[in-house]
Amino acid sequence: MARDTKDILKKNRLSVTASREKILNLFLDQSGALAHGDIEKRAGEKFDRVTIYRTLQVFVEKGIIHTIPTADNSILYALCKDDCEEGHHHDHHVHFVCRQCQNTYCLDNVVTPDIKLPTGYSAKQIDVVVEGICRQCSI
Amino acid sequence: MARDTKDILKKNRLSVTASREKILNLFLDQSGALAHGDIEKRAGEKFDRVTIYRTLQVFVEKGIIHTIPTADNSILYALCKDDCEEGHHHDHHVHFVCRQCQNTYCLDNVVTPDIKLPTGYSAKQIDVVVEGICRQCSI
DNA sequence: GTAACTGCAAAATATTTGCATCCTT
DNA sequence: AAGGATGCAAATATTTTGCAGTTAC
Repeated sequence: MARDTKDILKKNRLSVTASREKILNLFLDQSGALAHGDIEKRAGEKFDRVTIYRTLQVFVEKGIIHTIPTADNSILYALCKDDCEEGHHHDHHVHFVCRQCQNTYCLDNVVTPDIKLPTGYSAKQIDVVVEGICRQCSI
Repeated sequence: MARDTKDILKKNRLSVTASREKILNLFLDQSGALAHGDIEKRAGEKFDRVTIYRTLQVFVEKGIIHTIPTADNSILYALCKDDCEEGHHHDHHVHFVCRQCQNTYCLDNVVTPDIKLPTGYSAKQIDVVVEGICRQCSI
């Protein structure tokens, strides 16, 4: 159970630094996805923009977080599940973008279906992004 | 059958101009997806970068083309099917990104499966992006 | 102490906007 | 002729890179 920031960082052979812990915490706190901009805002003017870029990049490389493709092409990042290893990202869950509140959720319990591809095509990764109205907003 | 650039443009109440015809032709010629950069290259130094931005924007608004979300977050555009109307884009097919040749294909015959969402969530649109090796590259 | 990380400055890219001119209808 | 489209210039925004100073191990 590496639910602690320090553990997660050590596990991935990364130095434990204040910035990394804070950014990682943002992800742990609320399991939704975050855009680069969100991190800047919520961190409270603390880091350099560059640090955020580099930190996110390292996290993605190590498989701690992954990027979510969105139709409007903002870059979103979200925590990976434990079965993601370095270089072998497996993203089996569905991402949900709410048109109302604009939040993005990882629906961990919704598994991506098998897609039947034409002969000759082989799939390494499947991303499913659903757009609609989330539970909060439909009340 | 509005397979002709002029028809498509007229149908959407757009002026028929050289730039629009050329850009539209790029999409018609090869039914793959194009990034902004691709268009600049293939157009042969013809247009202003700004014209491409504005043209693509108009095309998306009119529902002539749609954007494809990709994991590496480059912006891709592809032709819409006929059942897309202004403001009501329905994208029922799967997008395939080849890791080898980097091309993106619309697999029109592969239909996006129904996704069972948790209670409270309602889906308006589903995007499926498959990454892997395409037929050409796996030979 | 050494290697790695951060922050600042600056460069390289990418995107948006304003406006005068030209083209489509 | 009128309205829209284009191209140029310039303003913004975004991302990358280099390097010196700082921090983690």
